Amino acid sequence: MRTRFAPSPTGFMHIGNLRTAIFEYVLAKKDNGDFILRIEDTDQARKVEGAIEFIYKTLELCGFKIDEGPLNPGKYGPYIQSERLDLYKKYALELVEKGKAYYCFCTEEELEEMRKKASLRNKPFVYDGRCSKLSHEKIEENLKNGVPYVIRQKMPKTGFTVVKDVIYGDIKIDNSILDDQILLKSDGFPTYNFANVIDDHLMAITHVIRGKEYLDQTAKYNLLYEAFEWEKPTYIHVAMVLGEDGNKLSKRNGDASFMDLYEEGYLPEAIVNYLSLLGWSPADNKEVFTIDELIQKFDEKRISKSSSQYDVKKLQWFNHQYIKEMEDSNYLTWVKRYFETPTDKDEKWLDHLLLIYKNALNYGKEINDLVKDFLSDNYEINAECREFLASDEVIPSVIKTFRDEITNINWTVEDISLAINNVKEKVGVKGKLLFMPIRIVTTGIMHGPELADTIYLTGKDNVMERLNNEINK
RNA sequence: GGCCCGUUGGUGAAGUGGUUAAACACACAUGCCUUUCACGCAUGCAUACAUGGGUUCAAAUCCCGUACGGGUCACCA
Repeated sequence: MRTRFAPSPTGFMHIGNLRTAIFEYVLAKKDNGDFILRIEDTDQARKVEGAIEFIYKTLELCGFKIDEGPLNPGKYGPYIQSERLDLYKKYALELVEKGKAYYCFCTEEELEEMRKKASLRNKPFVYDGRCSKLSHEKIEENLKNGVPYVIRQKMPKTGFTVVKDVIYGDIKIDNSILDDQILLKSDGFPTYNFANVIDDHLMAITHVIRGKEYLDQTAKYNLLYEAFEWEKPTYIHVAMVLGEDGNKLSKRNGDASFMDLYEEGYLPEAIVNYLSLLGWSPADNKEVFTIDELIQKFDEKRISKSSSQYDVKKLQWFNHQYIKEMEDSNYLTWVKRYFETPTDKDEKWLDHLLLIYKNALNYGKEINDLVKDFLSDNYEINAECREFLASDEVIPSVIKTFRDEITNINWTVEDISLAINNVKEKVGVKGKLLFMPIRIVTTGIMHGPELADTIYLTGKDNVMERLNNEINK
């Protein structure tokens, strides 16, 4: 089995594209097959510098190995369409020779006129095939004079073409709506559809996974395969992924791309895991799985017919699961990539702090929010805290006893913990009345992580000073 | 407009004629745990099978119509 991912080099990959790549990769690997990368750059205007490297990087981050592609060619190269122009021309001319395609010299203006006439009659425009009736002499003459031309395929005008699709079954398309499709443009470039068919065949692609928007057009593809008498690949059309608002994903709409998510601190394995479940579900109930497990489980027949909506919340949940499972040391190097709050604390202190938030974190950049109270110098006991401190008469003695308990201890989390316990016994309070006063006075914040860690990180000098200030007030 | 496809709760979805009085997961709510927040655990929630008709002893599951949504009709990919 051979599958391919065939993006345009735009330097942007939204999650819908990536999901298609996941399915293609996983389908091939399930069969020990090859996953091919082909760059479709027949639209030179949209080409972006460095886009090929970008695509490699994205797929690599996702854990996909490209078996053949522009940077690691196999025997079916080249893998960039703009380098295959002679091939397309050769095959287009072959069809002309066989009488299955013809030169068309119609100008843009003539076509525009035909379109107008068609829309006046409220009919879809279908090219009338007038150039297919040109005499040999006329064609030769035009070619000799350098009249611009395109090559069009002769399409049947009656009957219907059946598209076989793994997900949608057999789709009947009426041939009468099929235009004599252009194979080669006047600039010598192939049309997308033509290049696709030629390449998929020449690269021995066996299974094509692509967006559902190509479903209708597949009839044209089939007619091309038939004209060449080539074997058709298996088609698997997948429904779209919609944005959070239920609309089509788009860069303009500000929808997240893979790189955006990556830079926000979403783990590629979490993204892949989540995306694989959009429009597909495994036969068992498990949702969290590695790529290898996905390869085992994957069954293209279970791909859904209807489109699905992207949901950040669920992605966050997946990401959270993966973060929790990380080794501490891996976690630290990872989270530091997203940590951008300036601080003069030493590394050990920082590691301690970051580790405290490991299983609370949904995505990398969120660490800055979680940690900001710790790193700001705005110690202040606000009104709400004051209110609590005044709520019970035992509170002052909790604070005083705690001050006394920690005055002479070793500054470790364990000993601070012990000190808190001693306060509990000596003053005879527990629960909120015990911990809240200590927390408020030492940190100025009502909520935070483990109290002993919090106090430890706040530092003995700070803590003593704050306690003393409160007591001497 | 013609043609094609789709429609299970806020979201992802299971389910393809009969113990499904429709699973599971996210989200949400509540409770427990705990030293607060979070984590974890538990429970609950949600007027979920678009709609009308038909087939059948039996329909989310099959058929037809309707509505709604999407796609597609380029010398764009």
